[in-house]
Amino acid sequence: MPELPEVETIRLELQDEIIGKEIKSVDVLSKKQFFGNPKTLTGKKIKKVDRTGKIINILLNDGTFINIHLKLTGQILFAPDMSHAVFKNIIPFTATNQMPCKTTRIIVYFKDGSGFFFNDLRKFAWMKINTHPEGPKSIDVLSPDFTLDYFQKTVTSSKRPIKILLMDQEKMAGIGNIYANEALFIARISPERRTNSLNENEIKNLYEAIKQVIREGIKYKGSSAADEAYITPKGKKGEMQNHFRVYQKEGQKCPKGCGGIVKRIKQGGRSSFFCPNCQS
DNA sequence: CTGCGGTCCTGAAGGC
DNA sequence: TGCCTTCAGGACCGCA
Repeated sequence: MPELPEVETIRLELQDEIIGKEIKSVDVLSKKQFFGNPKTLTGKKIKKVDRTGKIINILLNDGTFINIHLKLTGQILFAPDMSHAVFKNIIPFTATNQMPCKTTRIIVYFKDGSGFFFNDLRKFAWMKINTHPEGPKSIDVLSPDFTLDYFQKTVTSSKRPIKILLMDQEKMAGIGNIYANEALFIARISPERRTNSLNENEIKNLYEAIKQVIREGIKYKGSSAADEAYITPKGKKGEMQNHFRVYQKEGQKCPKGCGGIVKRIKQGGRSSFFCPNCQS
């Protein structure tokens, strides 16, 4: 699922390809996933590609925006030539490498013959024409405003299990299931710990661990695990899945060599992976 | 404020 | 083989 590192990778690649381009037309194949009238986009130019949390905000030359949330299985695939769009990598949840494919929901064409496909198996992802950027009101964990002080205040003002808090986009933006699990493992904190039980040192370690895994995720261009749809706009898989410590490692030995076995539990309906031996 | 369960959606995987 | 159930999960909503 795209979390901050995946969405940031998508943003960077998309920005390289589409800045300055003029929209020729937009085809909406799945109406429930598109908000606004796609016809009004014709003739507008791409000025900027920004991101807040997991939401991409594309600024147009008239000051309006296209907001995109990829949710669980959304993909954006850029094609220099839309009439012969083929992506070489195996793309999860698609029957073919030819675009459009059966999960293609929206197609954006540029005047120069290029464009991008918005694919999404589960139809949770959306695109929206808007007068303003969209995104959680909290602080993006990549922002300089995401300080240790902010993190400490957020953590100590809650009693929820720490993992639930990390994934709460209204408290801090960008962390999803993968990076929450990985950060807690690095900091040696159990996902079940109540936030107000963490001491100053643990909070600091966790803060550093979050920054570390997010940077790592971006460095490896996101994670494309076996059952994930994530792929970059240029059709490449991420590499972060090769560096997972505990995520999807149930039953395996703790990578710290402590002798523990990675355990899987359910929290808030989602899987948590951790080493019960060295995370407490 | 917090938590819980249902909802959206589709395809893969497991059980019998 | 084949049908049926379960699972996957980000965000949101209604309700306790």
